[in-house]
Amino acid sequence: MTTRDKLLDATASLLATDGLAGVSARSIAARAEVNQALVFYHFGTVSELVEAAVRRSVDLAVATYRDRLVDVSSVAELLTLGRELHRTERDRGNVAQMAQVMAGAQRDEALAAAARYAMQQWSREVELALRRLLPGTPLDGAVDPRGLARAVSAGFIGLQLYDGVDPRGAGTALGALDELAALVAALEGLGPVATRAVRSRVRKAAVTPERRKS
Amino acid sequence: MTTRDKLLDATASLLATDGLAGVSARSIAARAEVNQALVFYHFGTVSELVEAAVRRSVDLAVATYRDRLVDVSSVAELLTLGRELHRTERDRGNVAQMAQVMAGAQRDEALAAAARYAMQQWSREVELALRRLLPGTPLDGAVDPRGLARAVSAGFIGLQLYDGVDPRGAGTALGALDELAALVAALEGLGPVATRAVRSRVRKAAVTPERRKS
DNA sequence: GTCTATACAGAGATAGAC
DNA sequence: GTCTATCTCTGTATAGAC
Repeated sequence: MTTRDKLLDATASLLATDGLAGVSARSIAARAEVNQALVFYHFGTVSELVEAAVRRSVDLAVATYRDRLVDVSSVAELLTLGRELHRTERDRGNVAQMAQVMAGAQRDEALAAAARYAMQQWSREVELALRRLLPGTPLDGAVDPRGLARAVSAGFIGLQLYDGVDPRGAGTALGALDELAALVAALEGLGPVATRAVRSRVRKAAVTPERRKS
Repeated sequence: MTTRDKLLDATASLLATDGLAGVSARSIAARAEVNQALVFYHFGTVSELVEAAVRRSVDLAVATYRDRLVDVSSVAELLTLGRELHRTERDRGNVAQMAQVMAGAQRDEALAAAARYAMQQWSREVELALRRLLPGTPLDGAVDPRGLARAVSAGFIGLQLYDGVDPRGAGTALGALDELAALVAALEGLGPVATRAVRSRVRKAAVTPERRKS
């Protein structure tokens, strides 16, 4: 194992467990069991090391879930997979890394770049799944898959942060999402008649003066 | 205006604009135009000052929206209000403060306490609104209002963080939520027959072996 | 590539005069 | 309550030997 990899691993795990506040050249080097000066030799600055570590974590995580996502055949299954993803990531810490990097992005351009990259990678995969699954449901045509994918991805970040602060509260939140998943599953089974009924109502609602731009 | 209040204001605004990384006894004192040592005289530690500032911000923000929330008479209106809340808070920065504090809570007990308090205050208000509005919709009885309120609140945090990193992407996400709001409005209008149909399907789905505990 | 040593800035926090 | 001065620690980063 190269020093570079040791540093990347140490950074990723520190970021997930202690948050950005616990990440420093010294703490990283200690966990990686290498000399502190090597952080700067290999990555220039601490921020750039964090950026590299997050990019690698995201690439790995997204690649893992890509295979799972293409097997999904309904919105309900997608929600179930999302639930499992949260559980796995709570332990593995990839989403926690994203959350930390997004929070730290306010003052640090390298972190901001990492955060944008991470969101883009996840949103892209979710969007592909949605584009495949929404046709045939009442949501098709009514909701922009691109925007929805981003909303879902961002929502996950928030849930993960909440989980770090109040695991029990986050548990009830996830339970509610399970229940919502069941509801969506039921909607999926309603068939084309109901779908058309819902859609015509959506169209009417879209014309109300409530609608304003961003 | 007392020194205490100057410090609280300065902390809240710094937290919202520069994030936790930009918050220090010196930076706070500079923005408040008071002596640095007064941070410790009045609040003991920087973390405790941040905690106090966030608690105050949350109390103020929640009080503002409490009146608005009791006027809401449908789930669709609730979603519209949520959309407006996001827009307002993007500028005012209350939710950004929460996001920063949640991210920093990993290593700091005072921040963790502030984060839990903030989530609890917001979730409570949303839950009350949901309990009032869900009866009569297909979601009634199918989704735990307590859990849903927390999921929604946490989701907001994620969206706000995302907005700080990629405002355009966050814009499309919010657009999708607008569209979802329209869809829910349509569902609300479907009436008791459809409600019962959906509910019976939900009950069936809830018995499948997919169901596991947290 | 790796190590030691060190410069230097900024952080939290306190003592003591006023 | 407020101010000056200061201590100490931690963090980033670099120089230079190996």
